[in-house]
Amino acid sequence: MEEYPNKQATENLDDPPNSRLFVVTSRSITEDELREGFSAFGDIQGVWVVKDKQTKESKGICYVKFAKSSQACLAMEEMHGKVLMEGTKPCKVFIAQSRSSTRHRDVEDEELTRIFVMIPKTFSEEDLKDTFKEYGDIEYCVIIKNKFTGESKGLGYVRYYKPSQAAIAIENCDKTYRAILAEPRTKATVTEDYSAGAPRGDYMGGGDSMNQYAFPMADPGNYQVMDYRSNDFTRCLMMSTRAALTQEQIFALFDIIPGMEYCELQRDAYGMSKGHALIRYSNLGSAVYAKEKLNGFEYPPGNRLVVNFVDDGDDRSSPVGRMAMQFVATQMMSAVWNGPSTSQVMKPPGFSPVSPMSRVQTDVNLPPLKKLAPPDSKTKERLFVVFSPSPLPPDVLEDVFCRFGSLIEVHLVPGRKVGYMKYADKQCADEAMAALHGRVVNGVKMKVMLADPPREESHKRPRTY
DNA sequence: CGACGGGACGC
DNA sequence: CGACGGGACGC
Repeated sequence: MEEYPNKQATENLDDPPNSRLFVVTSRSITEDELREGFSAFGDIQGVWVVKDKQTKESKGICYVKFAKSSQACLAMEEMHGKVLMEGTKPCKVFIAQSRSSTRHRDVEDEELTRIFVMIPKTFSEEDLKDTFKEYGDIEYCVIIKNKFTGESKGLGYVRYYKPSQAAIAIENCDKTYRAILAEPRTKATVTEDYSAGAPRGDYMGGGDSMNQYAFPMADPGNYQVMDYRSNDFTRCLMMSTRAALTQEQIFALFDIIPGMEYCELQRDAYGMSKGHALIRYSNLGSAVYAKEKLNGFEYPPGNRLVVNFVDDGDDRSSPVGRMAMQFVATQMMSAVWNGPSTSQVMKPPGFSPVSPMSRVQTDVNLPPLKKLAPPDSKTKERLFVVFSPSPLPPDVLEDVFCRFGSLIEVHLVPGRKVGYMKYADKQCADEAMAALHGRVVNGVKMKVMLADPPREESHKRPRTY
């Protein structure tokens, strides 16, 4: 069949676009070890470890070329923050800049998750979503319309949660849609700085005030008895993320597990936290539990957090100490997985690529799931919800807000941090509001209020039916 | 003869 | 802090 033209065409050039990874890892990692670590995600066309010209030693920088962008994106999403070889630092994984690019900035998920498509002018945003949801979870769809007449220009944007989903859509959707990655919106991109006005530096937590959350699983305090020699072993976790998270977001997330006494964002040279955060708990049990619950958790949705143990500092290079730490950690893990108090099995022993954390983590004692009201139910009450710092995904919201009964629909306002919950029964809505106002779900705080009546736009074009 | 290029967001 | 080698191109 088709022959690969030569090495230049397949490996050097970024063809197809965004199919090459830039990997920052330990200098001890070899080409074979990289190949081994990344081969599960697709067809590797080349691995190149950048070495010092004189000493021939690795500079800790590598490139991994895949046949497809979707493969590279998936590998990035799954491998960022992972420890490639026992005892080495977690790697960082980005889509490589194209070789012709002079820019020296990381390629952001922002640039990899939104596609631009050409669609029939008759398409509604619902149609657009229905067409492209088969390739991945969609954050939102927008159709470009004439500002005055409201008629579609036959162009649309689809934002996915993950780069791999956008890449799969581009690779696999019907060619008539002419799907390409959308250029990022120019100018004032809404990247609020939530750290404004916040105390700088270390967060010395440890107060009990925020630690009274109800948990569906075992109380981590149960493992406190096993916290022997805790000074010799780790209570410290390292969290890796590719999305820019703030100190406050990370703090709020890890503070869900009782016993957090320290949480420090390690900002990179550009001031964003694409690197790591260090979190310490007062006891080993809490640290094990936090790793168990938060490793693999998507926050914000689409951004998989990676949580690893890290030793307490002094003996970082000792293989013996590392082995011992690993051993204890493994024991603790199986205690968590197999222990008597763990009635509901979260996951089997071993490493699983699936998210180990249940979809909803909250300080609310939620009633069980309830069925949605039929879509054609009459709306008797709407709740207006404000999210901070960022909106929760619709499936999570449905999971949470349906539990008081009669929920018809979750509606998020695209591009805003607000949403509406439609209920067929007023009392159900009131109960949801009472239970959920001011509460935190997956690290996102919610204000839940009665919605103002919808504004009637009298001079809007009539419905099409 | 004979069939496909075009394409950008009220922050 | 973390950004780009080695190899050698048709009849």
